[in-house]
Amino acid sequence: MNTKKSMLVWFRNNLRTEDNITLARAVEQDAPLIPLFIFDEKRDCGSASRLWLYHALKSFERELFRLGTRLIFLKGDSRIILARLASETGAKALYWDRSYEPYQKEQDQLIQKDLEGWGIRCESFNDTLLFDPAQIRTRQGTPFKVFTAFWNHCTSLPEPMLPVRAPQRLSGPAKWPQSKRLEDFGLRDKARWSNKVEAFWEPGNVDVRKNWRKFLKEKLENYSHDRDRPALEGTSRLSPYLHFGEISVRSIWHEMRQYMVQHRRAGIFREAETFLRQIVWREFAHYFLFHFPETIEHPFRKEFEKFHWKKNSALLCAWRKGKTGYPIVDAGMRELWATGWMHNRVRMIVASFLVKDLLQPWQEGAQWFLETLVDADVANNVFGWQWTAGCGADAAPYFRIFNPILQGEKFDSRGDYVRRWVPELSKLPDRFIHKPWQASPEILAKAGIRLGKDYPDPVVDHHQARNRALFNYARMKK
DNA sequence: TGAAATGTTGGGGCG
DNA sequence: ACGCCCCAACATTTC
Repeated sequence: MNTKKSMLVWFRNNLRTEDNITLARAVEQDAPLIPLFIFDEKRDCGSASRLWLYHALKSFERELFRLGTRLIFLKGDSRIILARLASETGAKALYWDRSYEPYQKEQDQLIQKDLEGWGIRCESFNDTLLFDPAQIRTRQGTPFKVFTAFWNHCTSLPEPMLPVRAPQRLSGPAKWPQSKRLEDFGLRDKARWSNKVEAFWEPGNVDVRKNWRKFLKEKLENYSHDRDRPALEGTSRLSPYLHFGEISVRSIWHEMRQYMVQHRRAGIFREAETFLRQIVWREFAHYFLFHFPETIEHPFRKEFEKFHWKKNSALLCAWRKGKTGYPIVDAGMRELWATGWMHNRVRMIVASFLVKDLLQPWQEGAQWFLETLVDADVANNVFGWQWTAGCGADAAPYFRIFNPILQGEKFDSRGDYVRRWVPELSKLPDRFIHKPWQASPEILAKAGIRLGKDYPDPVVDHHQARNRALFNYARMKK
């Protein structure tokens, strides 16, 4: 055991040993390392995400154990915990992965001030984004507000840092500080989520990189088409692993680049770029929240503060439960409730439906997503909802309203997705699968459906709802 | 990564 | 053969 002064390495959204800059830099200091995780209830996440965190931590702890060390679990206010830990261990430095979320940014500054006041060196590293958001500006020095401009800028920059290898071995201090058990965090309390999520996912899968390579090999060549078909597994499904940093976005970026070079087949370049654009949308969302932290609650376009929403808890409830009477919407909401995840195309459809057809505030939808998604991420979530609501940066214009029937027919033409998640409609012929109310009584009877009983009547008429939304929009502008 | 409304064109039925 | 109407198909504009 080492008797040199130790260092604290605080992990947050970089729960991996591969391409972990924070950890790599700490290792270079040649001091005993105390890896730690703090469960801060003030910065709690939703239930589905909490379950994911449990597994991510569990496997990260195992990874560290294999490298000959431990992961210390602590619970409480990060600032208080770190102050106590610093004095208890006599550590000479604290390293951590930077967070770009509003609450954590402030908290981190306070922590740094505290510790540096006691002569403890503090350093933070970017382990979650391709580029440091503070460094990226337009020529005028303002933050980018348009995705395409942001994308062009990012792709003209020098490539993101190359991934770094996992350390071979980590040495710990002579005396370890007290640690809680992971189980003490109560992350897994809600059994309903653990059963459901564990049936559909492999949370804490240390081999997620294998899934990623499989995606490259099998899914990439049809990505731009298949990613929009919710009945298929056309997407990478990496989002939950990206959120807690079980996989590094830099690794993904570079492996995709490499793949593009190795497979110069026609079309692959386009597919790869479509995928990388998705990665950069994520980047843009985080970037945007960093520069406009108030958008976490408030619409980016100020005029939307006075938009006339029509709060209605019954409608909100029908939406959450997947009982709106619009099959594609209900399928999405039920997939979410059953698995803790929803296909991205369907996220846009259900979000548009809540905000435009039901006139519920986007914040309500955002809250539900945060609670139920295994990949719940404040930056992506807020950005996506404001985009749909038309009040965000580079957002869809408000009058761009999705038609749930047409979207269903376009992206789930044979109704496979609807039938999977709304089984009561499974016997309905294809041509009515997205609009059961148009089927004749005989057809409904044959399919064993009593509308209003086995499956709800539509909670609103889309045509009317669209006009109402446009009217409210016009009123807001006046 | 929208959809509906409105405009235009051209072929075919029909008196 | 001609003019008229209808309407599908496509394009453009509007919300």
